Amino acid sequence: MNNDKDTEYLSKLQDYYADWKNIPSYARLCEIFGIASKSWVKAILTRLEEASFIERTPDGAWIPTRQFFARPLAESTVQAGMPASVTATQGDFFIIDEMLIDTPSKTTLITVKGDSMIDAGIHDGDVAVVEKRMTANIGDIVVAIVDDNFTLKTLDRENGAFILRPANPAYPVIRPQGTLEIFGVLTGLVRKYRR
Amino acid sequence: MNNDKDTEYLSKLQDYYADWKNIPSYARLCEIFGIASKSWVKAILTRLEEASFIERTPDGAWIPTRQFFARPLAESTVQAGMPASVTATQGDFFIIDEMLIDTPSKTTLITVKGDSMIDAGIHDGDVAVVEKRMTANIGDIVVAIVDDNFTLKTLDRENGAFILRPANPAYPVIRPQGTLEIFGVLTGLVRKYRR
DNA sequence: TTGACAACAGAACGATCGTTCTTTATATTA
DNA sequence: TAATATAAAGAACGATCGTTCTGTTGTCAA
Repeated sequence: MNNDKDTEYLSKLQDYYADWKNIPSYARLCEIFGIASKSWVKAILTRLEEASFIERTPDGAWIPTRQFFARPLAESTVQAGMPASVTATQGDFFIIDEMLIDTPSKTTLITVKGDSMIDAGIHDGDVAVVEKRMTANIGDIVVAIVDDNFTLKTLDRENGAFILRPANPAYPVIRPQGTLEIFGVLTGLVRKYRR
Repeated sequence: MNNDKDTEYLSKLQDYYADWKNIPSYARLCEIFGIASKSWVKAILTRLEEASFIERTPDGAWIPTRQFFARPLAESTVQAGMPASVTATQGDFFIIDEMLIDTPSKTTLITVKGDSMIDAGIHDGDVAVVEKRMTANIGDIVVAIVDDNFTLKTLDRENGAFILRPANPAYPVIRPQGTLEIFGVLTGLVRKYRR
């Protein structure tokens, strides 16, 4: 997309999307773009697709790509040597949620209690993003159910048996008798600093 | 929406939406829900609308609401005899972005490089949620600009002058000559575990 | 001045969409 | 056992959708 007009059309589409979280029909886009022909709208969207601002679902529906939400460089007041950063603005989605949550229906947030995983950088009060499932791999940090409590530990193996290893020398390794009940696997961590 | 089935349909819709950012046609939703009749799909969506999980654009297209994206937040201590369905029971619903970001226009996400703050539980590769401003309080973790580089350190004072204290004994305290340029204050931290 | 191309407009069409209405199967309650 | 709700299935239909193809208009270079 090398074109001024297309940039303008993209802006209009972005504005509409910010309001409605949805790319409407060609007929509606005619109004939005101030154009009278659907075929030309299609040509525009095809160009935006080639420029990777939008794409299609297998059903043919238009959806935005990551680029669709990216801000132009001019807007970020940054000096030289700025590391890769993103501005969290309204128009975009819930980008952190999107980053941490792959399967919403299986994902739960659990507040961490205690400091048994402190050496893994997991503090008291942190919020763990947990994907619910019953199996995990050695080395995963898992939420297990021990004595009717949730506990967050690293899953390990010792003499053929599963054990739960804390990341704090002050806590003991947990060696469950019988089966180990796994609630889910840690896929993300969130911490809020008081202000 | 007081209904188990509808909760299941909502989950499937949320998972589809997480993949495609789009609510598809009734015909497609038949497949997703495992249902054969469009009219029943409409009935389901209408109930989800009454429960404020989705709504309609003026054109009649279905779009998600804020509630659609909220995740359950559970406390770590849970009662006895929990089945795997657990968390739906009690507790609030949260959107991670809203939890961490108060002022979107002033908030930036920066990926952390290095381990100079490891004792504060901030690891290499973590994403820092930074609120841009030029002033901070003693004890805040700040993003400062030192020698044209961004650095994340704790702001402290020594003999009346500001210093930047790492949370790792292997790194030196930074004592800026002249003014200290502060880019922003750390308000949140996000970590993603690879799967 | 002509020819080529870009930027649209407009019509035509079959496919698909959402809606409504009717029917059926199962579960629950009286 | 009968009545009623719930959870769907299915057909029928007009509206709308995306697509394709053909025109039209303006611009600019040769």
